[in-house]
Amino acid sequence: MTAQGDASCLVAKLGHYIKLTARDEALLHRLEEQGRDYRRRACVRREGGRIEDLFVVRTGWFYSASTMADGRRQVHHIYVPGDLIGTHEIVCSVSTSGVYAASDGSLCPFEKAGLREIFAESPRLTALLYSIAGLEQIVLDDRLRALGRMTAEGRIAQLLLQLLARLRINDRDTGNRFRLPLTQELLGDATGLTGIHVNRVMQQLKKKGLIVQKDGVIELKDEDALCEIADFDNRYYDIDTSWFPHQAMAV
Amino acid sequence: MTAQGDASCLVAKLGHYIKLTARDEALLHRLEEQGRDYRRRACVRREGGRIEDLFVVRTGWFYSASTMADGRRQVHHIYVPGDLIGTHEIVCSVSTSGVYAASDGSLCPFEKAGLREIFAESPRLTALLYSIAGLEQIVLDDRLRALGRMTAEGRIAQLLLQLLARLRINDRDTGNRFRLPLTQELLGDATGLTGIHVNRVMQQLKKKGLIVQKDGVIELKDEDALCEIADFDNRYYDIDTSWFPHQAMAV
DNA sequence: CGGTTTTTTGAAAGGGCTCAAGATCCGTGG
DNA sequence: CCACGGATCTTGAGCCCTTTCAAAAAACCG
Repeated sequence: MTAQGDASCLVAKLGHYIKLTARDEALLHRLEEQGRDYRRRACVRREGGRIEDLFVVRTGWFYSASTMADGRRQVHHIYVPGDLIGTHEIVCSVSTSGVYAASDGSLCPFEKAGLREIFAESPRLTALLYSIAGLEQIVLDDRLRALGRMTAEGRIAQLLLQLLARLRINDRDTGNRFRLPLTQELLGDATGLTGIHVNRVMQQLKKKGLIVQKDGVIELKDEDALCEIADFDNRYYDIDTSWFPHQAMAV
Repeated sequence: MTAQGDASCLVAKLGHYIKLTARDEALLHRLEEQGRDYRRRACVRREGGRIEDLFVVRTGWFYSASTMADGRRQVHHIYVPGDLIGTHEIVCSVSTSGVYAASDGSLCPFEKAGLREIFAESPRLTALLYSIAGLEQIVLDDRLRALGRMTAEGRIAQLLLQLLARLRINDRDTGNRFRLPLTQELLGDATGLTGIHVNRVMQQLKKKGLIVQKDGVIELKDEDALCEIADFDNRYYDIDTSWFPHQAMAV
């Protein structure tokens, strides 16, 4: 939906931040050569399994989660089209979390070594990837703050605002509404709440007129009010490229 | 304490993971040219301020935290000697969190641009820095899981185990005890609990014989039991360097 | 259309918080 | 070296948000 047909989501996403050279695009396209389709609820990578590949999300939503001994689950990250899955996990050979499809969709797997080429050949692209990993961490920081110090309403509001902000990065035309293919149970696993309580809180938000949900599409009617509730500031969801190495540096 | 005298903490830390070339060391030493001392409770960088520098921790403990509108605080990361502060925040020009000294200590500031040189000149070092950022994210993922799905006892146990694991990275001789220069209030801000409740939980852990605290030094008497409580697995706290670019690739 | 998944609703229990106040520790100045 | 004031640690009691458990309604899928 956000990406049109064959165009590379990855190129589209990275192209938002810096002007890509033909060579950069070639490097990136190499990562997306093959696609793999998944059905909703399918397991992409098992928790604790070896990490062979990273993925670029082409279509659909995915998420990473870990399960505790007692069966409780924590969703670590929700991935939307254009996102890179597993970038931070290349550091270890065994995955700390599993990856699953939240909706039907397709991924483009590529080997860890794919990054090596980029590191070796394009310092500028390297800086960008490094920054994107940093951005992901900022998202995580926000969520940590939510789970640590915010009430259920704030956590849900934040999650919705984050998702919207991230969808807008990949598709500037995203308004205030988007398809939300996530179970309330899953939202709970992401926010540290019970699916049941997520339900009650969302009803509450609807009653206040802050959100509307219909046919799987959610609309944030009053973004400002939600930001207030979630103590949310999306100015961080952009990247400072001023310090990046310049184009022609490589080779 | 962990680093002896003039030796570079940074070189010591990175040297754990890969064999550094003379050139790599030179690049790194350039980052640590100047030092700056801080007293306990001092503010290193204000929340919302411009991000000019990153830091290498030479001595002492530091932490990053953000404050919400109502005054509640969340500690995002605790830094020990050898750590890099702010690596993930280079992505934006304004900081999302403030940095403070948890004990007396000293930092070596360096400009964002310092990374550019590394990216341009040493793909291998680049891969390592990228991996360390990833490792930090794994630490965060664990904490997210703790705040989302674990009881107070588990959160505290996890924090202690994490700290120990990270101290061991920089100093392999660290046994089961370390100086813990953190207020219970601060531990609370890190785990999403009240200082008061942290107090009660730690007493509980002491009563169970899992930890002992004396003169600011904490000892984990039964690491296995703590791991059980915190669902902790430190096998992730190491780095897979197998995919790194090889030494001589640069220039 | 039947089974499974997801959403709703209600009532009761619990973990952690708040508020308040006393005890300790510690750095600083005289 | 001692005294003082602020920071930190303790302890107690009542309250509140969220969870649990159970079960019904609704939506979805093949």
